[in-house]
Amino acid sequence: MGEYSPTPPSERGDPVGGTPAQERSLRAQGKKTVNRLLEAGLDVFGTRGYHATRVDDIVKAAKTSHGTFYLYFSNKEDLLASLITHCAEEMEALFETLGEVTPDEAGRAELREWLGRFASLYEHYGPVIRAWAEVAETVNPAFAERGVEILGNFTVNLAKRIEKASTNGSLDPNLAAVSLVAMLERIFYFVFSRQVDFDLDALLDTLASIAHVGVFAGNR
Amino acid sequence: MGEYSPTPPSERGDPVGGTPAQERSLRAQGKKTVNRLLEAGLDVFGTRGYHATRVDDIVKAAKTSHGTFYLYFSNKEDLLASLITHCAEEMEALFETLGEVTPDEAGRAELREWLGRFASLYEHYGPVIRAWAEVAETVNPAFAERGVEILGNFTVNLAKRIEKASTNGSLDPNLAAVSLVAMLERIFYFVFSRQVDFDLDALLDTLASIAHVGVFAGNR
Amino acid sequence: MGEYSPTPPSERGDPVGGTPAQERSLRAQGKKTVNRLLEAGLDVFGTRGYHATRVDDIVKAAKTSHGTFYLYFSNKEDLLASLITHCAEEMEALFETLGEVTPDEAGRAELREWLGRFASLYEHYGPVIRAWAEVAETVNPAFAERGVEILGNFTVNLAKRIEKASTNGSLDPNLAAVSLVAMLERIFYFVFSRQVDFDLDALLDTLASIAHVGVFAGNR
Amino acid sequence: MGEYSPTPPSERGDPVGGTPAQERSLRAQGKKTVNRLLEAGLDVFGTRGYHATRVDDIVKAAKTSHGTFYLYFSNKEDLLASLITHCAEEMEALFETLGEVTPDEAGRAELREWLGRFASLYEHYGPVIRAWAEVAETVNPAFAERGVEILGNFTVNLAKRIEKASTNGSLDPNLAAVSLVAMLERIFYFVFSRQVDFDLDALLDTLASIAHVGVFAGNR
DNA sequence: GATGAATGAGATTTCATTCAT
DNA sequence: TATGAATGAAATCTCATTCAT
Repeated sequence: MGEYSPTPPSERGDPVGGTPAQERSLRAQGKKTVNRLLEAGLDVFGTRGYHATRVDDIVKAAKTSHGTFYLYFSNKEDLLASLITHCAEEMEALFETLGEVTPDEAGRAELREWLGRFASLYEHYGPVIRAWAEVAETVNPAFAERGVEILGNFTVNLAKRIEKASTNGSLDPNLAAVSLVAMLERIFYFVFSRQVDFDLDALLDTLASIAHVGVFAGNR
Repeated sequence: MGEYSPTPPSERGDPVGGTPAQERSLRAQGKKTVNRLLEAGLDVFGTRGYHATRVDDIVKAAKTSHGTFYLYFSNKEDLLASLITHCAEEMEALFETLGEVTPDEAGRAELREWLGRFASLYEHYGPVIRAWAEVAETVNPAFAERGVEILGNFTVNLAKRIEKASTNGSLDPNLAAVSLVAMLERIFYFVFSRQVDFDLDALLDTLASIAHVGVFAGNR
Repeated sequence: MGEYSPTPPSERGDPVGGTPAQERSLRAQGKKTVNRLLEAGLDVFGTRGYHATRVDDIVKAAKTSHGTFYLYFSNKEDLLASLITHCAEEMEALFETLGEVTPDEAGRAELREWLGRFASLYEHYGPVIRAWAEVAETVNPAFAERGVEILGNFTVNLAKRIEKASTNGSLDPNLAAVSLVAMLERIFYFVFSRQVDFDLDALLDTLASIAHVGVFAGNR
Repeated sequence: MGEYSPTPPSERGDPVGGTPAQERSLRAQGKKTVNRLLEAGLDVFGTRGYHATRVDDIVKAAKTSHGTFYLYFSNKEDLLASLITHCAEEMEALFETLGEVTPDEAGRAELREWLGRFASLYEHYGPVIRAWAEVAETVNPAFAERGVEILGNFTVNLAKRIEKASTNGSLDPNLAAVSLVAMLERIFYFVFSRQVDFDLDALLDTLASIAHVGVFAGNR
C-alpha cells in the first residue's frame, strides 16, 4: 500500500496558532504548547466529535489550563481553523501527487497508490475534515470558501485527466471528479470512525477499481 | 427523472411522536402539534445542523412553546429518533424498488431512475441522515445499530446484484456496494446543502454511469 | 422644598425590558420580574457602582436566578440601557417643568423649587446618571447620543431663558447653561454618594442663589 | 489665557513608583520604566476609563511585559495611587496660586487666569481625577480621605474669600465653594472627554463670570 | 392541551497575578 | 532588569428541562 505520512504539526517549523497567538511572539515553549493543544484538539475531535468536545476536554488532554488555551486560541472554532490550515496544506500537497491514470494496469496501480496516501491523510485528519464540512455549512462561510477552493482545484485537475481518458459521453468530467471525491470522503469516514469494519487494503483495491473502470475508462 | 415522493409525516395515518407522546393517546390537535414539531425539527436541523439547533429553535419554528415540546418529546434526540424512524421506513421502501441492473442500456436506465428517487428522498431527509451519522458515532449506539441494519440489508442486496453482474476480480461486491452508498450520501449532501451548485439531472446521469460501468460491468 | 417624586418603574404601565424581553410577550408575572430586576439593578449600581456590580449581585438582590436575568436582559449593559430609558423620560419631563426665572425673589423661588425636584430625581436615578456618563464615554456611543440629545434640548431651553434674563456680555448663554447642569450633576453626586455630608436644603438655597445671581442676573 | 503647565512625571527628579518599587532602589533604567508605565496608565485610563482598563492594556501601551508591571506596582490600583499622588501635589500647588478675588474687573481676571491653569491641569490629569472619584466611592477609603483633605483645604480657603467678598445672605460660603469646584470638575470632564465640543476660552470666560458674579459679588 | 416563567448545572471566557528563564 | 508562559478563580452566558397557571 502506498503510504503517505502526514507531517504532524509538531515536526514542522512554524505551528500555526490561533488569532491571539499571532499577535504575540512565541518562544520555543509557547510553540510547544500550541502544538500540544493542536494535537489534543485533533485527538478529542476524533473521539467525541467536534460539537460535543468542550474546551475543557482539550485542555485536559493537553495537560494545561483554560487560561493557557485562550492565550493561544480565541475559542474552539479558532483551534479548528488552525487545524484546517494544516490539513489544507497537506491536502493540496497530496493532490499534486496524483500521476497520469492510463487505462492499463499501470494506471490502476497509480490510482491505488494515491488512494492509499489519501487514506493515510484521512486517518490522521478525518476529524478535522468532518468538522470542516459541518462547520462550513452552518457556522463560518470562510471555511466553506477554503474548502471549495481546495476541492475545486483538485477537481479541475482530476476532471482534466478524466476527460483525457474517457470515451464515455454520458459522463461529465467535473461531476465525475466531485463524485469520486465524495465517495472517498464518506467511505473513509465510515472506515475510520469504525462505523463499519473493513479490510482497508481490500477496500482500496475496490475503490481503485471502481474509479479506474467507472471514470477512467480502465480495462476490467 | 424518476421521481420518488417521500410521504411527509403529516400525510400519514399515525405520526410517530416521541416517548412521552406514545404514553398518551393523541387526539387530532395533538397529532397536528406533533407533526408541526417534526417538520420544524427537520427544517431547523437542515439549516443549523443537528448539534447547533436548540430546542428553542424548533419551538419557535413550530410556533409553539417549550412546555409543549416536552409534552410530546423527551428531548431533542427523541425528536430525531422519530424522524429517523420515518426516514428509515422510507429508505427501506426505496431500497426495495431497485430492479435488476443489466449491462445494457436498460440496466443503466434502471439505475438512473432509482438514483432519482434516492435524490428525492435525500432532498427531504438529508438533515436527518446527516444527523443520524453524527449521532450514531458519538451519542447513541442504538442509532448506529438501526443504521447498520438498514444499510446492511441494502448493501447485501446490492452486493448480490453486483456479484451477478461483475466479472471484475479486484472488486469486492460488498465493499463496492458500500462505496456506492457512500458516494451517493456525500454527493447529495454536497448538492442539497448547496456547498456546490450542480445540475441535478446531469449529476444523476454521471452517477448512474459511474455505478453502471464501474461496478455493474455496464457497457460504456 | 419643592418635591419631585420620580415614578418608580413598577408603578408604570409598561416596564421597558431589555432586548430579549422585547422579543417575547410578557404576562403579569414576567413584568413583575423585569421590574424586580430593574430595581435591584438600580439599587446595586448605587451601592457598588456600575462597573463593580456583577450580574450575580443583581440576581441576588432581585431574589431570582441567573437564567431569569438573561431571559429579560442580554447583559448588565442592557439592563442599564433600560434604566437609562426610564431615567431619560423622567429627566425630559422634569426639564419641562422649569418656569420663567425672573430677577426678583419669585424667580429665585422658581429656581429653588425646580432644583429640589432635580435633587429628588437625582437621589433616585443618581447611579444610572453616573453610569450613563461613564459608559457613554467608553462603551456605547448610543448612550452618548441619547445623553447629548436630552441635555442638548434642556440646554437650549435654559440658554434661551438665560439670554432673556442676562445683561452680562461675557456670559455665553449656552455655555452658562451647560455649566449649571454640570454643577448640579457633580454636586448632587458628591452629596448622594455621601462623599460629603451637607444639609440638602442649605445646599439647594446656595445653588439657587449662585444660579440666580450668576447667570440669571438676579438681585442679590 | 493663564497657562499652567503640569510637570509631567518624567521630568521630575523622583518618580513615585508603587509599593514594590519603593522597597527597592531604582537605577536610571528602572525609573524610566516606571515613568513609561505611569504615562501609559494615564493614557489608557483616559481612553478606556479606569475600570475597563486591564493591566494588559497598560503593559501594551508601555511596550513592556506583565512581569515588569508587577516589578514596580502591586496592581492597577497601586499605579492609580501613584498617579493620584502626583496629581494631588499639582492640585495643592495650583490651589495656592489663587490670589484675592475683588469685585472689580481685576478680581474677574484673577479668577479667569486661575481657571485657565485649572483647565490645563485637568486636561492632563482628568482621567486620574475621575478614577479617583470613582474609586473613592467604592474601592478604597484611603483615596477618599486624601481627596477630602485636598478639596477640604482648598474649599476652606475658597470659602474664606467668598465670605469676605459676599454680601449675599442666602449663600453659604462652604457650600458655594464646593459647588464651584463641582462645576469645574464636571464641565472640564465634559469638555476634555469630548462629550461636548466647546471653545475653551469662551467657556473659561463664562465660568469666570458665573463664579465672579454668582459667588464673589462681582460687578456685572 | 398549551404556555410563559423559572431554574441551575455546566460551558465559555477573562484577567490579575505568579513563575521560570 | 525584563519577559513570555502559565495559572485558576471568578465572571459571563447558554440552554435543556421542570413547573405553575
